[in-house]
Amino acid sequence: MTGDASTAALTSRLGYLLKHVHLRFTEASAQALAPFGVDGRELAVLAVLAADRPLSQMEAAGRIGVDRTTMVALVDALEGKGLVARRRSTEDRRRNTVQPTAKGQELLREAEQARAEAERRFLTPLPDADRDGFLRALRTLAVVPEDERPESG
Amino acid sequence: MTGDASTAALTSRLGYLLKHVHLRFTEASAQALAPFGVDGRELAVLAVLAADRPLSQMEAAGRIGVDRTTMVALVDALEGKGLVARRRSTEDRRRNTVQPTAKGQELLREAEQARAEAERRFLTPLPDADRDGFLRALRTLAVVPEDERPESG
DNA sequence: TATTGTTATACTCTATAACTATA
DNA sequence: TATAGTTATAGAGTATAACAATA
Repeated sequence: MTGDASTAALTSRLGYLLKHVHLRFTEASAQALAPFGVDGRELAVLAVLAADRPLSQMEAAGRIGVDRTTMVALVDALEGKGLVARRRSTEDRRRNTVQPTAKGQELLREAEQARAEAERRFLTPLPDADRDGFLRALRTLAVVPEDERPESG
Repeated sequence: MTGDASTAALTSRLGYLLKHVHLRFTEASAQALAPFGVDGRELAVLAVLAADRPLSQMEAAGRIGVDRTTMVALVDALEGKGLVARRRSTEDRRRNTVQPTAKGQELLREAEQARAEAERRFLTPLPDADRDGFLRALRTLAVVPEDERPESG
């Protein structure tokens, strides 16, 4: 079947595995969220913007780890769908505070449930005992170790 | 620190975690392979092309899971670095067989060691007991389940 | 001078469509 | 007619540079 050396050369590679698991999940996620008219990335941005305190675009960009120019496009898309609203900050008029609309809040609630369900389904092939460990490992590896950070390096 | 709700909204997301772990590893991998003048993707292609039997570009594309037009660019890059050689197949003159050069074979051996070392280092933050389980989980999730495949669906 | 949002632009990765040569 | 390789082109996703408004 697919058990030859050439295939093993790939499935033993961490980079290949991470890339393809991510690709597979992105697909599953997009499918689950399609009825809501958003993808996983937009939903994540919406969730971040639904913080207890209104965030500026720069703050949101910092939390998500993208450039401020990228955030412009993300907010444009959400605003175009009527899910968030920009408002000039009264304290610092250079800033936009961006907040979910009522429609955005409702979509967030419902789509988050669909996302959670899609994640659960995606992880189904893993033995019950392995699932938590897998997520814990991902959380550990997603964070750059203190001594490898740009500033302190 | 980073323990607010807005951050939790991200670190509990499978898509976000997979994306960022992959990004972090791609960086680490690129750094480890820089002395060899290749990145992880090129090294993976080179490893696949070093099969026991010479592969055509289509065969290589199929194993790696990319389009044949993407394979053209990948082989162009490897050929430009003198790591592989194209040869018109004598059996079917539409096909190129692509094989590593002597230089490519040597680089493959040495760079593969650097890659393995980089992977080991990247997984260091995980407790010893969790490492094998993590890789096993990735291998499980990288494969599309039988009943979700395009053809049989 | 520095920062926020914006626009224009460019780069990477990847795919689709169309072409050439072979089958 | 169909397939392998190629080229031209386009679409994501992301970043850098430059600009206007504001601090």
